[in-house]
Amino acid sequence: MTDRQAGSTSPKAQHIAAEVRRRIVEREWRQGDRIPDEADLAIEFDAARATVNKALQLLADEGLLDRKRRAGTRVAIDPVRKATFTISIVREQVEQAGMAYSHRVVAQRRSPIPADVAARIGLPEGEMLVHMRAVHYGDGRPFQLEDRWINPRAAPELEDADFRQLNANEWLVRNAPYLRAELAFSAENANRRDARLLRAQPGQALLILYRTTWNDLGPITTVRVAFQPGHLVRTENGQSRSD
Amino acid sequence: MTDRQAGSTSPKAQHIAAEVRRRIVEREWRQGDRIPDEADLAIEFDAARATVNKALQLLADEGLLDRKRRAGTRVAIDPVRKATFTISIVREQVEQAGMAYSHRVVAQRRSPIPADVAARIGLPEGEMLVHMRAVHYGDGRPFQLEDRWINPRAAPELEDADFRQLNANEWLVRNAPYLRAELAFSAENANRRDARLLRAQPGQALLILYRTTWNDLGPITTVRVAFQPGHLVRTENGQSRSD
DNA sequence: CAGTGGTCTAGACCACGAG
DNA sequence: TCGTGGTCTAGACCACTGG
Repeated sequence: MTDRQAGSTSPKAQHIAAEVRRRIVEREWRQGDRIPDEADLAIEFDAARATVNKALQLLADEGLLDRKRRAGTRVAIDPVRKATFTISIVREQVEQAGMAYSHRVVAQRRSPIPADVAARIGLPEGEMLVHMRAVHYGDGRPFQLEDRWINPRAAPELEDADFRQLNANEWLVRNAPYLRAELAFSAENANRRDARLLRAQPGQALLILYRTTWNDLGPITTVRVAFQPGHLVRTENGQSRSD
Repeated sequence: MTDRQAGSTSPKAQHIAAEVRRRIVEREWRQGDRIPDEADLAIEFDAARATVNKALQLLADEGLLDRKRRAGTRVAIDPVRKATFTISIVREQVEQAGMAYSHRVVAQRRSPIPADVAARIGLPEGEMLVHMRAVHYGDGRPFQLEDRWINPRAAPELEDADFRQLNANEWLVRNAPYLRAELAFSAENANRRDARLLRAQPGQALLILYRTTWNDLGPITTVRVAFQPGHLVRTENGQSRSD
């Protein structure tokens, strides 16, 4: 008795989530409707309540369900869905596209930060940080341009690193784990320097990514990444992958 | 050692996750290191293994840990972190910015799809879909411009809707839940129409978002959203929990 | 006040894959 | 082969909040 396990690899929670998702998408359960509580669903699916809970939390994280104690679980009125994209290492992006990676450091020196960078990173204007610019290439063609400020106080081992040799992106990822990150996408017309380094035309629209990271010592780094003209940053969501 | 236990409303899994995160960020456990297995951590934190499992899965989802059966759990070598942003309703974005929302439908008609749209949505070129363009305003100033194609076959109740009255964005969100979505960010120089409708200059860099959604009947809608010049799309990730 | 979700536990079996 | 994570279960207590 109680050997439910259908022998096959059946993540029961996934199954329940998929079924609930189906009922929502096929409008069996409509926006705003209250759905059966965990105990009832546990009976229907012959599962423990914890398993049902896991499934429903998954859907709530996706934004499909609204759950409240006492009030029960309802199909979200405005399914505010979340999209995720992964921040990977530039080199990997390039190599995954089947191109040969290379990079070149254009400048590296200590320098006082200007006002706009100060605002982004949350340090006073004029603070001395390490400033560097680098271009990343795929098959010799410019792929992206990074303009980065690094805070040595939050990355103590920084002194040892020579970014003319090493990829700053990679060094930071490997040596300065962060607790919090902020990202923002924008579009800017290429200025003269962008255009020169990316071999683009001044004025061309560039996708810009600003990223700032913090650990418990403060801000680690802030970077403006300019992608080559026409570059797409893709994200995917909907079906959650984890399991 | 085991005097954690606040006795209050302290989600134990969160506490464990935070502590493991701390050890990683402070480089007590370094990239590539194997960390104690779930059973050991359960003892250390005086918790059930399921609770430890939950905490570690959370960190693995964040990209901070790599977990493999038999091989154990290691601190990720390349912490491929994930960033999330929420897809909310335009009206809500505008209103949250403290502006008065309005919108205007510029065009709506059935029309055969051109090649680029066909590619995005995965339907044959020339297929007849509903095409519409609308501008969304905040305090009377253009906020974003949408150019949308809707597939009536995947949104059966579409016939009833008149998007000249109703906000298509909102109608779709409420009436056509999707199973899968694809998003992509790009930058484009404003063309004449973009410029006119957004009251911008031709050639100005615009942040563009392409979004396509599917349900079990096929593609529902694909849209190109052009944001007003200078618009930022922000995302946040990293630590999001308590403290 | 009481129903509902939030969370934890102790135990169990299983699947995967490194050694 | 067998240690490790993946998942489930049955039961329990608690926190929140709607009625």
